[in-house]
Amino acid sequence: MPVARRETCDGRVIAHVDMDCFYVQVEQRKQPCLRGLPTAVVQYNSYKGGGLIAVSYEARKCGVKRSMRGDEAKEACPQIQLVQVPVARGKANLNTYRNAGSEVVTILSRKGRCERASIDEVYLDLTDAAQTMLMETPPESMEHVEEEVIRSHVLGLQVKDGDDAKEEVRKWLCRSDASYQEKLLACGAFIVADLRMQVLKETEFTCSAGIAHNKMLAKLASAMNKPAQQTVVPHSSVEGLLESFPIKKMKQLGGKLGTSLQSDLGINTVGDLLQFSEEKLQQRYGINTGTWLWNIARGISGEEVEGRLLPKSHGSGKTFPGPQALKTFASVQHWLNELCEELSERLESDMDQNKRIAHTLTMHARAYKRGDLDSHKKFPSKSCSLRYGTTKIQEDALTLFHAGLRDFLGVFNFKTHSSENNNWGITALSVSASKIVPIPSGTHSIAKYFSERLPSGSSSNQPVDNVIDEVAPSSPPGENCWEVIPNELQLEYPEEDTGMNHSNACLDQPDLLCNLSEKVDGLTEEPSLVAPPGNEERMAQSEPSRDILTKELRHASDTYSLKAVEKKKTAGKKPQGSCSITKFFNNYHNAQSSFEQKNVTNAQGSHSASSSYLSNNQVEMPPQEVDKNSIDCMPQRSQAWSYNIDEIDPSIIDELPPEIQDEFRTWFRPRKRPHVVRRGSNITQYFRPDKSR
DNA sequence: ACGGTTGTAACC
DNA sequence: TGGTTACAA
Repeated sequence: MPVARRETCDGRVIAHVDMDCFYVQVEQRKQPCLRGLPTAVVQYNSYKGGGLIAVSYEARKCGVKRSMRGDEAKEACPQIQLVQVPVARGKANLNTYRNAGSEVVTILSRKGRCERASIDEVYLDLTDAAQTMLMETPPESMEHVEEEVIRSHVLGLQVKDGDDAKEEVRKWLCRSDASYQEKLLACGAFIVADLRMQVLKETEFTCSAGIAHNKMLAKLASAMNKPAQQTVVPHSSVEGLLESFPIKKMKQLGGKLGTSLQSDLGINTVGDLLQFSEEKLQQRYGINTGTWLWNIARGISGEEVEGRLLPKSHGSGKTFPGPQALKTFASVQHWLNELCEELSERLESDMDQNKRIAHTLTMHARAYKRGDLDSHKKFPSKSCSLRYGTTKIQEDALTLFHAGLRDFLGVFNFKTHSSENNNWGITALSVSASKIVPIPSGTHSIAKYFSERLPSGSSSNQPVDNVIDEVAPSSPPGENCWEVIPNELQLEYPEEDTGMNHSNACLDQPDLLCNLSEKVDGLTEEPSLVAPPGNEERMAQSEPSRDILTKELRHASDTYSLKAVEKKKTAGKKPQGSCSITKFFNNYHNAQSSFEQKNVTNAQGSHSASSSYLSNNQVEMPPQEVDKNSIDCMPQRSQAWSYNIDEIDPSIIDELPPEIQDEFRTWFRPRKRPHVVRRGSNITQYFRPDKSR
């Protein structure tokens, strides 16, 4: 019998809180008549009744499972109530659930450090709160204990047949002869029960929780008794618990690693892992994973609860399974625009509510090609620095798609004209924004500073221009250079079978394509725009004068945008098919070759032209050639220039007015700091209760 | 090629 | 870094 060589109990009090079938609860709060009924939330009703993404416990009793389709669920449980996920822009929209999740996080973060682990899960480090409680109001001194607390499950607690379970739990919680660690856990149980009651009272949502000495055990415990219950894992119960615990049910072991443990090591429970030495596990799974496995076999997990209440990224995506696969460029552009619109909306609201800005835009697609079963893995994701503004994000995402498509087609040596293309398509598209950092407090005054200067903006002796002038020339073409036009494309894209199922019938019309081509020509011919750090639209929000400018810019931009063009058209015309697509690509191609390059350079990029976005026949524009006066005009041609705040020479700060220098410095070194929420701070706006109920 | 969408993290 | 892959809910 192997002996644990390390202390398995670290004395912390950690809780994992898990909302019960959360999406269902959100819908039931919106429609209280659904409460108590077998209910499921379903998205996309068209195909076999849509896919279930949340199932109420009543429906689970009838055998309804998450993996089912709406039709199957009806079959298994004819009385089931199916509620559809809201749809916006032709895709599922999860905003109501996100907002509801935020309500919960706000409440749970009142005690101790709180980590938002997902839309409906939270970790809490309650160590301090438990210690304080133990000193001030220890359970053993209580004459009355709340019902919710004594409904706790305590692993390893013996309850004999004749016993009153709740009384046994009460006695365990209030034992005076318990170890210090167990007393702390008991306090944790009180605190969590209280938090759960607050959640229920303020949101009408129930949740389940696990209280243990580390995250892993807390997570494990929260799933053991659902719904609306909590489970305590005393240290003394850990060994027995893990001994028979199915390895595949452990977090991180539900996938390939867990399968490998089963088939390669013949392991089925966590306890089975104990027979393997740390070295052996490291040898097979690598140093980190090996040690991690050795530790979890012993109930050891040192992961800290991160104090983070907000998501680290935002994304918007959609799949186009089977016959819906996108087979034309126009349909890809349409859907990218929809996805970018949603993403942009969420970025704007994150900025408004949390004072954060995202720095990276990533586009990912999945594509298939007949005859290559692995092709769906080969479409690369591409990213660039993120410029705020819906139109810009749309433009940039499209450019990233081009870059990815070119790589993808390169993989297949794909040189045919796509009039012959029946054999590939795009089966998924997504755009996401990451590297989201707080705007340092006081930035407002920086925005104001810019706003006073940028609209008139042409005089070169102003600090903003100095920033740009100083920075841009000093930047060697870097790996953040991007903006690729797929110059090898000579494809036609025939219309796909389906896929554009709303309001995009005119995408392939010649005059639209003409417009788009003009846009491309313009892009290639114009010098690029130099944007201020961050972006002008964001700045505009806090300042009227900028706002006017922004509107003008947006308007100008929109005249080139797909949407604006679409609106001018009369509905009902049919797509013209591949002919117009060809025209578009020809124009695109010509534009590319007529002026060999059009790219974005992030100032001060430190690596030279090795960017994966750049092909060898693309030349990088020397930054010096940028006409700084272009800052005032033609924003729709502006996509070429933006720069990364991290890469600007900080010495330029000295040239700014003293009153904003300090603030500006924080732009250059965005500090990673735990996101602390205090009620009354502006962050709490993020957690505004859902008004829709 | 129907379990969709969204998010995190490790690894290279 | 960016990009890929895996995992989870």
